[in-house]
Amino acid sequence: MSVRYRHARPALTVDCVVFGLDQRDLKVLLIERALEPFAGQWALPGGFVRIDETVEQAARRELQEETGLDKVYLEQLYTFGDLDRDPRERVVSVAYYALVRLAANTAQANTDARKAEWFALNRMPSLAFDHDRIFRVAYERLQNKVCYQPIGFELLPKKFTLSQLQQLYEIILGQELDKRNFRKKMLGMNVLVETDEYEQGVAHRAARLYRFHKTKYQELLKRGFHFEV
Amino acid sequence: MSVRYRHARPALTVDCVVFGLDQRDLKVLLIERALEPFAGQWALPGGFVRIDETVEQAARRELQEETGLDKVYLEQLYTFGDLDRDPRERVVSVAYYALVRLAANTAQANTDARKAEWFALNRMPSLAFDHDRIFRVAYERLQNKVCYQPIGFELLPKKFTLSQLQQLYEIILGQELDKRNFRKKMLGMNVLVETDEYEQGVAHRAARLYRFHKTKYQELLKRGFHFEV
DNA sequence: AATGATAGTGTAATAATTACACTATCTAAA
DNA sequence: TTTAGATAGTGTAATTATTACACTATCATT
Repeated sequence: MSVRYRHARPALTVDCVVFGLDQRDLKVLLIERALEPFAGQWALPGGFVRIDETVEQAARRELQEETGLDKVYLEQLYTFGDLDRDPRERVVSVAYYALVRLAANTAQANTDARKAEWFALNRMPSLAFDHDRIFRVAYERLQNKVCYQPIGFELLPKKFTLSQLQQLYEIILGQELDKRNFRKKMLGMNVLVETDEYEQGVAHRAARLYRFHKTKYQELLKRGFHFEV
Repeated sequence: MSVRYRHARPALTVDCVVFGLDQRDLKVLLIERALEPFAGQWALPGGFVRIDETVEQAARRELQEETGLDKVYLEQLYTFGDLDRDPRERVVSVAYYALVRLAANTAQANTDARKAEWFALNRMPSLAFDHDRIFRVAYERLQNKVCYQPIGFELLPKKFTLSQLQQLYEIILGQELDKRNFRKKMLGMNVLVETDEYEQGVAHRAARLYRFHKTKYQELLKRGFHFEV
């Protein structure tokens, strides 16, 4: 049950930077390593690409196995191919980033045998391997991406208020936005549909719930869109 | 001289989409395959990642070996990890795209043993493996990229006229641009420096030559920039 | 009934983008 | 030497997008 090759081959792995929105915090899902190297340290979920699965399948499988997450928004980030990434042997890793609706998924994440935990971005421990670097690249990409593709929706519940959406942008971009201008711009993009529902159980005027319109969203992607920060 | 692994590993390769500007045509550099599979067909330059080189080093080495190109602008594009990319075995490929000053490099490209040839984008043959797809992704990326990072300079000679620059944008984007607005925008970005030289040997008023200013270019990258199309 | 909290709304000033046409300068040919 | 042909180089007015900014509405709780 082993394989021979003419030349040495790098091991091929995937690593996932999973972002989730928890109330007012953007968080990242980390796994505590059980084994050496870096035993006891936190790392990004990930693992080896099997010979009979695509690289994206590998990323989804590892996410499912290590964190219980399923059917998340997943996008390839970058491939990290330096020589000394893993002390044991040469490992090339294809990194992905994922956006999940944290409220709906958080329970599952901790039922798994391995210890998985959500960390707020400013409370993250230092990570195993070169995962700090991978995380930074992912966060930069996310900040960039929300400015020209409205993927932020993937982090919110299906129905959300405009204030929630604005908060999300403020958290991701790390800056305050003007309420009226934000609404004007978002509604003008024509991807939001107002429902006739309102938020529940708040001690103030209830905000209208919106959802995002898949078809119009596809059109927007083709047209392109730019959200100035 | 062979290696054993516990589990089968995908082979890891790099492929490069090399863009060059030839007068008024955007071209891509292709290699004619000598061996099966796809012997005689055209393919992107590329090859295996060795165990003692980074993935980017592998891309640069293959470019050098197969096309003679050296010190080009090179950027990682995407990693293609489907199962059936190569009929012989499982191969995962990290694709890069390169921008070169064609005039300065075209000679070298053909001195190599293997047959390398520049093809205008609309005269390209169908390619081996999934290289058509890789090419399409690269071209889309290039079209996107020139709109928010002025990487187009990498395709022009060190000193160029504003008309050459405009033509380049028109070719890449596939649409005509207004001369006055283009100049206003480009000069307003503050990355061009006018030299006191003029183009030579043209049968009309000679245009002033410009070059691009590295430091200001770095600033621009940080600030961000958006070139509407 | 009053308080506290957030929802929801419009306008004027400024900046960016667009559309558009003529004169200047050079070479080559007559 | 004159003319024709080719491209360089320049400005403005109209339109559109972006910004800055403050008050009233509604609901739950006390």
